[in-house]
Amino acid sequence: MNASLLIHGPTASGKTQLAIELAEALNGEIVNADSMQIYKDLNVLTARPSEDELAAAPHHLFGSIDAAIRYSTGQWLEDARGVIADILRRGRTPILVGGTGLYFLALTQGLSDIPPVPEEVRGDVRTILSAEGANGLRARLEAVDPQSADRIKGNDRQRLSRAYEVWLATGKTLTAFQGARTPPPLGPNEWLGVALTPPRPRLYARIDRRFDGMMMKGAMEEARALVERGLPEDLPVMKAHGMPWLAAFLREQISAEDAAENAKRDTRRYAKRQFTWIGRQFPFWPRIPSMDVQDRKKVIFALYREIDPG
RNA sequence: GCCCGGGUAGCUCAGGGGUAGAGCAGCGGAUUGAAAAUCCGCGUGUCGGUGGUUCGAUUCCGCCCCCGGGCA
Repeated sequence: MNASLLIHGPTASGKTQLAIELAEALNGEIVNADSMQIYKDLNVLTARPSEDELAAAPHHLFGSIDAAIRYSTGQWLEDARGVIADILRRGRTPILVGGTGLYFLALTQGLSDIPPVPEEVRGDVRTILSAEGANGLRARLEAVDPQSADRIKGNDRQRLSRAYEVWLATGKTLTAFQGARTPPPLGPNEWLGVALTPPRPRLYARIDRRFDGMMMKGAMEEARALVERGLPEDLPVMKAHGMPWLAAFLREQISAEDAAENAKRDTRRYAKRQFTWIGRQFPFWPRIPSMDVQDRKKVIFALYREIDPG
């Protein structure tokens, strides 16, 4: 069985092209590990592979989900598990590429086995949150799952909500569920993880330039089409970098210049968080600082051959 | 060349004889089904340079440099 190759890198670090090069070199197929490129509606704004790039190697889980869906890590893990199994069955190499650290974590370490929370329960918790605020929700959680309440810091509404939802939906605490994990799709010796770590100033310059390019390639039209669907603003896809600001521009609440600046800033901050994730969650993944695609390919190919001589 | 104004954090600027502060940018961290999300934390500085006055100068004074504006 071929080892899987996992490539994590910050946004705008050139993962798409690198993955194609490696797919050719390793008889591979590319699997998306990016929480936004999974959605159909934003092609330009999420920097999804172009038609030509998609044709250059088999790609999976790109642009397959409608914007109205609330996709999740658990769903991705299930989808990725199936896709990886198919690729291996064909005797080829799964190459997982993306910037979503949590997905790689789930892939290599598994996820707790928690039943899906019904939409009504989530709605109930949203109601509690808007009526009682983060502190009210925290007090309720404190009463049923003090360990989660203690672990979740500050006004982290998202995690407070999640913990309380799980308790309401199952009668068991999130803490109890998280005591165990399902076996990960990839076993300890079945994969190689590498992290792209380009110099930050160069990456930031690329982020800024790339956004300008997105605007020229029709990002605004994509955003307009999405806004015109009138979807709830708290859908994941509505939080894609740039999307909230382009929407604000379309509602004439902000200038085009400010929208672009804010979008770039959000993306830079995200890249910073990705570096933190790589540094802390994946300390043993080899770092690839080069920005040159051929250098990267050579280094990663050699590393891969060490664990899977082919 | 002369006359004003200004040189303080990456940027825009405030302050003022006891080694300095605000916004933005930035940096560090957390991360178990929203993760491009969500949250926690941090001023990062030859106060243009150099002499002088002073117990003490970024602050006052002299000279020099630089940037605006004005007059020539």
